[in-house]
Amino acid sequence: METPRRRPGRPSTRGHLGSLSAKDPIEVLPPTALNILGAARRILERDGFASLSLSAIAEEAGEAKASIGYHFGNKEGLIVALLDSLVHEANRSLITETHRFPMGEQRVRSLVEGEERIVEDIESYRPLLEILPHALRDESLRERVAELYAGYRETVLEVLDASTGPDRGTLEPFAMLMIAVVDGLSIQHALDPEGINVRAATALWERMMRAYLRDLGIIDIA
Amino acid sequence: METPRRRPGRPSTRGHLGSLSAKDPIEVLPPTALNILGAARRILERDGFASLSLSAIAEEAGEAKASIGYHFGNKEGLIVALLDSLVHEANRSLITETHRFPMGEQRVRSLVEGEERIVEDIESYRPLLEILPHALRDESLRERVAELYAGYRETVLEVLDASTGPDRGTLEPFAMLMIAVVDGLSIQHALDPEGINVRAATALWERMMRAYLRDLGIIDIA
DNA sequence: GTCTATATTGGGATAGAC
DNA sequence: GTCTATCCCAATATAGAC
Repeated sequence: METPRRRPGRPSTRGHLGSLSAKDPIEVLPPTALNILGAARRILERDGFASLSLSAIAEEAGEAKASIGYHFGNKEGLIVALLDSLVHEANRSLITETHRFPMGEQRVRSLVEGEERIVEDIESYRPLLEILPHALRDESLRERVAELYAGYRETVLEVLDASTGPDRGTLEPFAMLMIAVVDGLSIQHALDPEGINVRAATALWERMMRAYLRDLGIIDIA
Repeated sequence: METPRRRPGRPSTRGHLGSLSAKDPIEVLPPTALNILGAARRILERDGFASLSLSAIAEEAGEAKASIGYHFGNKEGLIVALLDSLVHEANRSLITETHRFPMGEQRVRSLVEGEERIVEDIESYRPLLEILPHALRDESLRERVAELYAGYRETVLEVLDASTGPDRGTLEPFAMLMIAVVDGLSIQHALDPEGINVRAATALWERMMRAYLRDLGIIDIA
């Protein structure tokens, strides 16, 4: 526990991935490590964090258990790499999605649509929710997830064209709310997929959100 | 695993705890069981779900490990009882808090204040967050947490005096948002307690919320 | 009802052959 | 780099004395 082997190791080459982080620290791994990481990810999605044992990962990957230790040092090393890959992909997908349209109404629209999609697709939210309690107890993991959320908020600001400029200060709390609504509604939807109408809630949020942005003069009066 | 002992057992005497559930299914337990449950709860808050082992609980409670099996059948039985106690207390505290004031502006105010307090007090949110992923994978636990959230939304509706009446349908999505904002902001606050200004976000939410309720004529124009 | 003691399983880590 | 085999430990469950 004190001195993990850490032969190839993960030198933790993350930058502040605010908008477009250049190098993804995942794809440069050797094939076996990638295979193991993919297997771990599938198990996390399918069976949860508690089922993420080295034996289960090795079986899912079709690799030897000892190979995990070789490539990632120990289990914590594997989890860090797994979280990094989740974080990287989550941020990248949000950015590419919202940047498909030019600045303005269309981007706002795609932001809301992305929000609705995430809330209704429980599976996309599950891996992060699984790892969240564990991440809150580990300083290094917590920072990584915190950076992910900072990236989310940054993307919201970019969509609103407030990444730089005087509106940034007033819109930062708005970005926090925007993300909070996604998380909170995802939880309620996951708890009771049939019983509650999340669509009505996201529609109401869009209405409240547009009223606020209109007051500020951020978006045109539709 | 197939046939747990389940001698005293938990006959699962829950009702739909919408507003005021009459009997709390916790206090009727024998002293040793209560002691074990309290110890389990402390461990969950302090060390997380992963540390919730029978050995740790027995030590924390000063009881024998085997007594847990006797009173709760097996670990799942203990977790169900623990979750029930958490659910019961969470709902009761929200209700008593919001009902300290007469209907109207003061209750809305106490609702918002309660919201702020929960978001800023990470510890109060942690037990539920710890158990949530596990609950989503277990039908019986999931239903219990879903009932808790339904109770939360019901209380919001009561505060707005819309529990019965024509406004209920339109305000149900609002109640969902109200709860979602608490959960979502709690997560962001827990991830980065120093770096982000949750107070500004809750203040913005109050502003947006009041504007919406004013539009509907639910609250007076302040 | 509560205890001690133990059976049994599964987890993480690693030595050492190839 | 990858494998097999093994070590050590912690966890749950339960038998049986009191």
